[in-house]
Amino acid sequence: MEVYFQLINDAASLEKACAQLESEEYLGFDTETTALDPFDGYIRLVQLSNGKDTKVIDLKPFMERGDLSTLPELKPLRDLLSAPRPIKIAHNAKFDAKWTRHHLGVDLNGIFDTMLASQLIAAGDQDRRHNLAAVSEFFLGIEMDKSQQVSDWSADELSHSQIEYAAKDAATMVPLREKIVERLRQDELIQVAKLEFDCVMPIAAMELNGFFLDADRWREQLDKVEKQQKVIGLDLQKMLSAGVAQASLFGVAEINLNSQTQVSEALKNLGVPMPESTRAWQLQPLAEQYPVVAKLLEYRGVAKSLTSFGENILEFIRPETGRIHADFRQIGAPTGRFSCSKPNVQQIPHEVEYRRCFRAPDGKKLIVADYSQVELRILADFSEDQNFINAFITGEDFHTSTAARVFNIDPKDVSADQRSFAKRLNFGVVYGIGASKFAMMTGLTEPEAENMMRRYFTTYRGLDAWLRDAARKSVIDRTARTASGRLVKFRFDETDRAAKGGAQRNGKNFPIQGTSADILKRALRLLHDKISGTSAKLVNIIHDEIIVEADTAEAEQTAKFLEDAMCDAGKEYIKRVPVNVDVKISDEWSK
DNA sequence: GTGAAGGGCCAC
DNA sequence: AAACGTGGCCCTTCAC
Repeated sequence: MEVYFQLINDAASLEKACAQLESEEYLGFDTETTALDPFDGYIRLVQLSNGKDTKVIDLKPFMERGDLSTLPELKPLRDLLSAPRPIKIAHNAKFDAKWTRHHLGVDLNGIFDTMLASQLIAAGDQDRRHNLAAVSEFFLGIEMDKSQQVSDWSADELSHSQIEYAAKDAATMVPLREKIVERLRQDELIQVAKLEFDCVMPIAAMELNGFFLDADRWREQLDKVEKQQKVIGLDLQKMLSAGVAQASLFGVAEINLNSQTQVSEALKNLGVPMPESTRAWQLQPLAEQYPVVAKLLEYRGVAKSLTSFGENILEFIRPETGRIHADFRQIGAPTGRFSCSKPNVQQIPHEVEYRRCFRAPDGKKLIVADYSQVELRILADFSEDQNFINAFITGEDFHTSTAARVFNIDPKDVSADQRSFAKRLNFGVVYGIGASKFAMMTGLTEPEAENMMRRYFTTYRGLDAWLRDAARKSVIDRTARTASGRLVKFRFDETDRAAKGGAQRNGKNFPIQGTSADILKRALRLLHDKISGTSAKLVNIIHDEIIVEADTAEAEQTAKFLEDAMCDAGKEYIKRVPVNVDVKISDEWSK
């Protein structure tokens, strides 16, 4: 593909180029940077293209004149990028949005993200790749040469081939969008695509903001756990080698306590009737009779804390900010849920000792808000089950209310045990639980479990009907959708009963979990707009929870913004059931 | 040495 | 045989 491009490196031609481009409806947009993280480098090139004509803007000469976020000569570019029109088409726009915000000081607005669109169209097909080369190949049949992607963008003089490569990427965006939009329309994904695109900027901002972790507190906590581990590990070692020693020629056997194989072997030698796996829930029943098993479980607990949540996480604190800047994948799961890594701040243990290490810096507060039982409310809304809906409308404790109906007693007579059964049932149905699993979980016999589930579904007939229909659709149409229209396609062999069962459970779970993700994403956009220009910063999200940091003086106001954003987003998708958000202003991340 | 696979376990 | 959904991280084991 031949590309016409123009290299721009002075103020006059930049102004002219921007004036020319601002009347376009769509612009391909890309940046070339000297590093992967905005804290580690600078933007060398900004490319903007209408498909025929591509401007490659070299920022190096501008950098020598001052701060790019205030430099008057760059105002036309900043205005173009922050304006809602033209639409900027980018592949993985979060990347460019972070650099733009950090170095040019403006939000990127009017985003069309070809990577997110490609993920939506793939509808859960995990085999599909979504890098630019793969997406261009899939939608345009064009093979892209990405060999220059990692070239040296800090050189004084960029080579012709470097500039041409940069121009090509931006130019490709325009025809790529056209093909993708066609597919989005066909698959009725326009609404969810807009939802996703609008969420890019809030996430870019969140990653730049980072989440403050009090390193000293964290180390104190680790010290405690390390001491525990030493004692427990020594005890466990002794208890286990008692069995091995008899079988060992040397009398002393060092067992790797982290090896399932070695630990299993040792336990067998001690005469413990070993289940198929050494998973906690399988070992739990043996713990009472065999102290060594109890000790193993205790050891596993502390070991997990130290490896997954130990010293490693401190290495993610950036010296520039003193904060953790994790990597969020916006469509981390087919359901639309986020995933998070480096580090995964969505899986910090719930215990106060861990959570309290994530705190507001001095002079600030954390505002922590989560949806109350949002998945069950979504299920109630979808199923239109009046009993289910009423339980939420009356505002009484939901699990108690379920227990009262299932056991046919007065709510005030519900025992703790009965409430616990109801709770596990309420959560189980969201995942498409079966009677055998429910029996195993609760310790009921299978007929008892079946009986209880029958009573549950007799109480909530509409719910039963909806779940059956969802399972039916998943094997007839082989698709499912969320409230925003997010799509998943199920691929399975008709003869593969396990896969078919999997699709049926997914057919029930996907719309619920996925709609919850839709709501959160909508809330993030509403929040981003409300808090813009205030001290409030989005710092973490955990599926149904949003954490914002703000100046103490603005905490109350921020709490209101956050609650409103979350409730309003919920009401857009849930019509028949009230949406409830718990908000807390706090010095620490603990509920 | 590196990487994949499997087991295990943390979050919602 | 599998048996309730979505992820990421750490460990061991094993193949190259």
